[in-house]
Amino acid sequence: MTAPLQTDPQRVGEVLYLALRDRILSGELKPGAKLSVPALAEEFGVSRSPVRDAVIRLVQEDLVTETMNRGAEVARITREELVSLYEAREVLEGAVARLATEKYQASLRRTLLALLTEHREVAAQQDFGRHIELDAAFHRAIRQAAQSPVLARMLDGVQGRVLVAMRSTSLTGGMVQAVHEHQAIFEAIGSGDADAAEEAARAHIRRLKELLRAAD
Amino acid sequence: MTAPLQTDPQRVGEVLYLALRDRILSGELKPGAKLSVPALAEEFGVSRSPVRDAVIRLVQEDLVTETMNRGAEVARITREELVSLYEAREVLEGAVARLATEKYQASLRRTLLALLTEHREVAAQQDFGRHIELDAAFHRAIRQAAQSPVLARMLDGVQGRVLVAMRSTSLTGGMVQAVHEHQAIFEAIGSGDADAAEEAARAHIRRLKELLRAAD
DNA sequence: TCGTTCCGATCTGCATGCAGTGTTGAACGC
DNA sequence: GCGTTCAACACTGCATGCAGATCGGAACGA
Repeated sequence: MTAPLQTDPQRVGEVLYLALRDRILSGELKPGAKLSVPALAEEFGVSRSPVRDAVIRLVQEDLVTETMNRGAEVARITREELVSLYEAREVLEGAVARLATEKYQASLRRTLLALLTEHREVAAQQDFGRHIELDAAFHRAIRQAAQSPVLARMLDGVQGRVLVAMRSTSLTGGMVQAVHEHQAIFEAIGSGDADAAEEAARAHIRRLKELLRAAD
Repeated sequence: MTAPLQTDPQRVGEVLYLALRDRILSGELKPGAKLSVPALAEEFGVSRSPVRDAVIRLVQEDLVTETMNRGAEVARITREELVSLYEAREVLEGAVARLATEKYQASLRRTLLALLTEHREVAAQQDFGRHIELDAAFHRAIRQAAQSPVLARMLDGVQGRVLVAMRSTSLTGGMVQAVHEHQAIFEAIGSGDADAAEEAARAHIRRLKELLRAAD
């Protein structure tokens, strides 16, 4: 779902980490699902050690929660925490939009333009699954252009947990409006106005946050 | 150094994680120092398993870096990455200042006032060590008042890595000016103006970031 | 029917075994 | 003296052993 970002996984533990992470983000493992280390070890045909390593990493990432002597399960993210995640996402997306504006290159313009064009059609056709993908791709393109590994990693983490939370709390934020807001972000970045780009990105996330707040 | 934030550590692996993290943040383990799992296991009188667990968690936190078949060492944080950390810190401190303003309570006012009073004296006496502590305490008080576990955890992570980076790159940002900027943040929060509080906090971190950029 | 008790299966968390790999430093040739 | 070779050592990464804890469910009694 999200980019690997890790070094090539020659370690079994790393492969398992990526595999389990993907299962969680894709919804194959839903919030509350138990992660049995022996069962996973047998399924993947490895010993318990690398499985344990992978689980620890997921716990440290807050995608999985652990209780003493009671094993691990996919994190159950509350509505309250989801809002808190969006508070973080608002400022982080604002920051990468600013940086992308300052480091603006023509390739970013082409990428965003292509995404927007397709997104407009998809929104008109009410293709929700493709909308999710294009929305993620749009934001990913901007945070890659920002060239800030620190911010990119944080946003990856936030995005992952948001995806998990959305498994419990489905919420459609209005595809057409999302496209309009993306258009505004695109124009602000293209105009070179970093302040405007930051504010446009923040406003976009802020609206989604308020939607979450309202839907209780 | 920073608050535990974890559940009570009844697991050996958790104790080791906290112990190693403290050694890194306190500077006892400097950037580039090797973390030998067998050696640490013997030192703490435990087996290699919980040590391995602790190291994995530190790697996932980017406090430690690992190379295939070559062990782990305390992360060497580059100047470039330090600037990137401050880019993140700028917007995150802004966000918690805003939230602290919106959730403002009298206890926060008392806490910040006490810290500022002592900080003024300490700055006048050029007590650098105490300055560092008071600076951290000031920001910690605000982020606790913001009541956002997500933002607090991110800032903890950023702060930890900044501390590690500072072991290589000592940089005094001007104690008296820091106190002045803290005063401005305090007043903005007290006035209930969330916009002003966010901007004051951002300006404070932004100045430190520019200092880092300049010192190359 | 419903609640309690107890036992077995299963899992967690730590300890340990082991093959493959990287490192180091001494012996050697030039 | 200086670079090369190679062998012993040390460590990583995965596999496995094991004690204690937890969970589930059958047997039992009210």
